[in-house]
This record gives sequence, structure tokens and C-alpha cells, in this order.
Amino acid sequence: MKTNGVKLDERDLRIIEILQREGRLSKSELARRVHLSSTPCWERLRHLEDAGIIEGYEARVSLKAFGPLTQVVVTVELESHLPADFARFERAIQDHPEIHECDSLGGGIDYILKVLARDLESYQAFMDQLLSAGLGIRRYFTYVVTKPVKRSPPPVTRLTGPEGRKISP
Amino acid sequence: MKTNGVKLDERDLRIIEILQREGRLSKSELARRVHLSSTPCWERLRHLEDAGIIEGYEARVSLKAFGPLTQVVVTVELESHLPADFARFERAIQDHPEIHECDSLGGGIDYILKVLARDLESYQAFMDQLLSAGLGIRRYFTYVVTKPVKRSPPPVTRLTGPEGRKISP
DNA sequence: CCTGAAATCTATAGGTA
DNA sequence: TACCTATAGATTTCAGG
Repeated sequence: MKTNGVKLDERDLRIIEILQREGRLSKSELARRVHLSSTPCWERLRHLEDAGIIEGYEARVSLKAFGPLTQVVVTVELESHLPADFARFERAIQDHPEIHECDSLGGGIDYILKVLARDLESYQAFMDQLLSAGLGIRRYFTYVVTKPVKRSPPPVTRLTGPEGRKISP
Repeated sequence: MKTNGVKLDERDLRIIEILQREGRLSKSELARRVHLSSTPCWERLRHLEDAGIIEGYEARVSLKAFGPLTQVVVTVELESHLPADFARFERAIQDHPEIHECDSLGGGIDYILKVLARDLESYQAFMDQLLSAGLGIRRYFTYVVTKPVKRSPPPVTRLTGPEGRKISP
């Protein structure tokens, strides 16, 4: 990984913070918010994007609007922990849009998945298919999401020191 | 909840799909992509936003760029399952930006949290503080995220029938 | 759903401290 | 280096068909 560090000052962090919550704000309004004229603000934003600090922008969709839908959290333990087995599982995960979140975990659970399905029946049909795919899944646990309690952008700007800080893109 | 259903056709779903991945696409380019001129496309988008189907837009930030950071998945079980206890816990969750995801679950775990911290030490300090806050947490399990495997927009447009479908906003 | 046009925004050029 | 103003070209928004 290249570690050509980049200094981000308070203004850069503020730009990030604003766009994490209002991703489609116009560049001119953004400039107003951070007390800059449009050019330097535009240059800062371009830098944040080019450096890969801002990776992209996403519309956030209301699941309720499309409801009824079923969200499920699934924990997965694999049969075997050889690197090739992990790799095969992780590759397969990418092919299934139903799985929209997956993290590898330490501490007794190998993976945690977040699955979106029309209902529990189609969730189970999906899992049956996944289990039959020869991915070396030893066991899994299903936890239905009964209520989404909170979803907010990762607080990256709060975890960086108060003064300018090196960032590795 | 008002259930004034709204019909979404293929074009609307396509608009949603595109903006879920390219949230800052210009409206004129969006119109090009869905083979419309800019006015009707603009009207459709405005409707999706006004109806709350598209809730907002977010910049996606690279956690690696801000690294080293520690992501932790935490499962929580409460002492007591009275509605007031759930409510108190859920209210408290909102006040902590470190917790950027929280879902209420069925199946033996009450809540699952996603916590972002600078390192394991500050994660533990945060949890100690949360445990001392009198939220009725009986026990919790910590699973460090060793590798983010996948993150993609929820596939809402795939879960809706092929023809126009009623949506409740 | 279209065209057209005024208001606004974007991206760049050129200049100051 | 970091900021500014000015401006041509693109985009957004809306009126009218």
C-alpha cells in the first residue's frame, strides 16, 4: 500500500462531515458552508476524491417504502480455516446481491452477513441454496432484524486528532 | 402510517438503482441513462425524494484512508425485556456517534451494534462507559472486524416484482 | 412527455498575499 | 501554497405546449 500521507485540516474534515450527510449538496453551497469561495473548496473536494478519501456517493433508500421486506443478520462458521477456504467463501459472497454486507470477524464467528429478502421463506430458500454451493459452511445462525434502531455515517472525522493529521490514501 | 401507495415503473427503479451507486450523478446524465429528457426525469426524481423513497444522499468515505481504525461488532443482551428498558437502551444508542449501526434482533440476541474506534483500547474504554451508564446491559460479546468483505446498496429494486408495484412511503 | 429559456452551478483562467 | 474574482459553458428548474 502506498502511504503517501496527506494532511487534512479542519476544513477538509468539515467538508467530509457535511457530505457524509448531504451527499448531493451543490459545490457552491458547500463552499458557503465552510466559508470559502467556490474555487478552493472545489479543489479540496477534488483532492479528497482523487486521493480516494471520498470513495463515492450513494442514494439512501427507504426500506420501509419498499416493504414488507425482511432483513436478516447471519453468523457463519466455516468447516475449515485454510486461506483457500476463506478466499472461496469471500469470492462467492460477492456474487449474491441479497448479501449486502459481510465482515470477517475474530472471536469465534468467522463471518457476519446482512441479508435482505422479501420474506422469511425466500430468505430460507436463499440460504438453502448457499449451503448447497459447496462453500464449506459448517453452521450458521439466523437472527431476524425486528427493528432498525440506528444508521449513521462512520464518525471518521471525530477519530482524527484536533489538528491536521496524516492520512494514508 | 399513511399508506398512499405509489406506482413505480421500471424507469423509476432504474433511477433508484443508478443513484444507489452514483449518488452525485448529474440529473442530465441521469436522464440520458434512462432515455428520458431532463424534465420528466427531474420530475420522477423529485417525486422519489418527496415521497421519502429516496431519503437522502451520502458520501462514502474510505476507512482505510483514515486508518488505523478498529471496527467492532458487538452483541448485547439486556437484563430485562420490558418495553421501557428497550426504549431506554435505544434512546441512549442515538447519543453515541461511535455506534453507527444498531439493529434490534430476534433469536437470543437483543441488539447488534457496529462500533468504530481508534483502537481496541479506546473501544474498551467506550464500552466500559456504556456499561456504567445504567442501561441494563446483562452481557455483551465483542467481535473485532478483521476484514470488511462486502458492502453494497440494499437490493431493493430486485425484490420488487417485474411490473409496476405499489410502494408505501 | 416534449421544447425552450432564465437562474444557478461548475470548472477553469488569471491574479493577490 | 492557499486564497480570491471573473467568466464561459453546463446544469437545473420551471413555464407552456
